[in-house]
Amino acid sequence: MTRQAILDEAVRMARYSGLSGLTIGSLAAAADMSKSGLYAHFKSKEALQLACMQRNGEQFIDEVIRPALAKPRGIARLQAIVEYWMQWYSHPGGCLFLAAAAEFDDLPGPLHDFMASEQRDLLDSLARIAATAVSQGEFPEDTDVFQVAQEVFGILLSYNWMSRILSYPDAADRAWTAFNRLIDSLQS
Amino acid sequence: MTRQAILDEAVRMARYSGLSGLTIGSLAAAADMSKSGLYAHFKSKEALQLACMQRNGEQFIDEVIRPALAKPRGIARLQAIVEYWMQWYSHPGGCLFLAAAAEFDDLPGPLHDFMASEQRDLLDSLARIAATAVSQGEFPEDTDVFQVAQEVFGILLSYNWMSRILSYPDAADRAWTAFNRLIDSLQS
DNA sequence: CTAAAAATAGCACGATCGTGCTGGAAACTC
DNA sequence: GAGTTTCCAGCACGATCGTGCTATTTTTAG
Repeated sequence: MTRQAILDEAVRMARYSGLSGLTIGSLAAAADMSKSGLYAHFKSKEALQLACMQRNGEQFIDEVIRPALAKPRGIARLQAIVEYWMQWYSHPGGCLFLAAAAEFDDLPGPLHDFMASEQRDLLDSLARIAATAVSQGEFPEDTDVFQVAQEVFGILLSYNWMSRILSYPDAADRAWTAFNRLIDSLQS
Repeated sequence: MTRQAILDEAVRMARYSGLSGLTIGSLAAAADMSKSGLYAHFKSKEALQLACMQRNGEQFIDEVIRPALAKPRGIARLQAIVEYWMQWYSHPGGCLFLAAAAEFDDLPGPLHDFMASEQRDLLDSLARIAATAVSQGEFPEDTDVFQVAQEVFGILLSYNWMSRILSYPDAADRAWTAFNRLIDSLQS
């Protein structure tokens, strides 16, 4: 109950400062609690960071994965997940997946491992949705769905950079241009 | 002289821990100096971080931009910069541009501003090289070179994720497949 | 209503953070 | 070789870090 509220606030803060930049003191202040009172909910800072990643993943499922799965299988669903995903990137502070990936990409440990497994899940989700387009006959039978996933992910990452960091107003249009180019190329 | 050596070590460390995670104490230990002796070279930690970004940018020019500009104008040069860029991403600890972007994307201040300007330079470099392909007649006259830049950047970012974080062995092959798809689509 | 359990605050700890000052060693100038 | 400037170590500071222990308050169970 309280733990959930703390985590939501922690995720909100971590989007700005990253998981390493997250401190117990400032989090306690934001949650109107004492440091030790808050700390008791998690046995260590690492456990708190892990829980943040987990909570962030749940939110992603709620805001991106599940709505996309509600759309009809195939290209429509692929387009839908790209759309929701782009909205996800507009969260204040940015995307915690990306922050965590940048922080732990070369630091071994449980945080790295959990981050990598979540990242793998994201990619698999894209590949699975691409696979529905294959089974619908919209993409050829011999389509490499992981190739599609990697390319779509690139379009999303690049959109995030252009819009969030460089504030290019055409970033979304160009992302859709790239997406359509990919779809056309797969269908021909 | 000494300052340069310190900066090289700082950049090396920051690739792992990020610019916020970089601490004067550990940097001094790595450089075999006292904290205050090292600190005297920079007036503040922020100045040190700024200098790190600048040094990292110089290294990028040396390792990616300049070698690419040595290649013949056009698609060949575009392909070359992608190749060197992919090598750049294999630096131990990862890419400091990406780390800085994730850290400062929504935190105002001089660090954010400098990061954004460097990021803009990277994109402009890609667009300028794409423009040489236009003026060579390899791409149509009405090609949107910033569209090309955004898509190529996406291919690079996605390659970085797949290879560095997920350790997918096919990441490079898939990146080149995506690159060739883009080139073909522009030429038809 | 009482007893057991869970949640939270107070406080303290050693460590490390960024930042200054002060003095001596090293390098350069004439 | 003497004098001046630059470099660097030593040391200290207040603040904050993560982490525990001990009460006290709040909730739950019987």
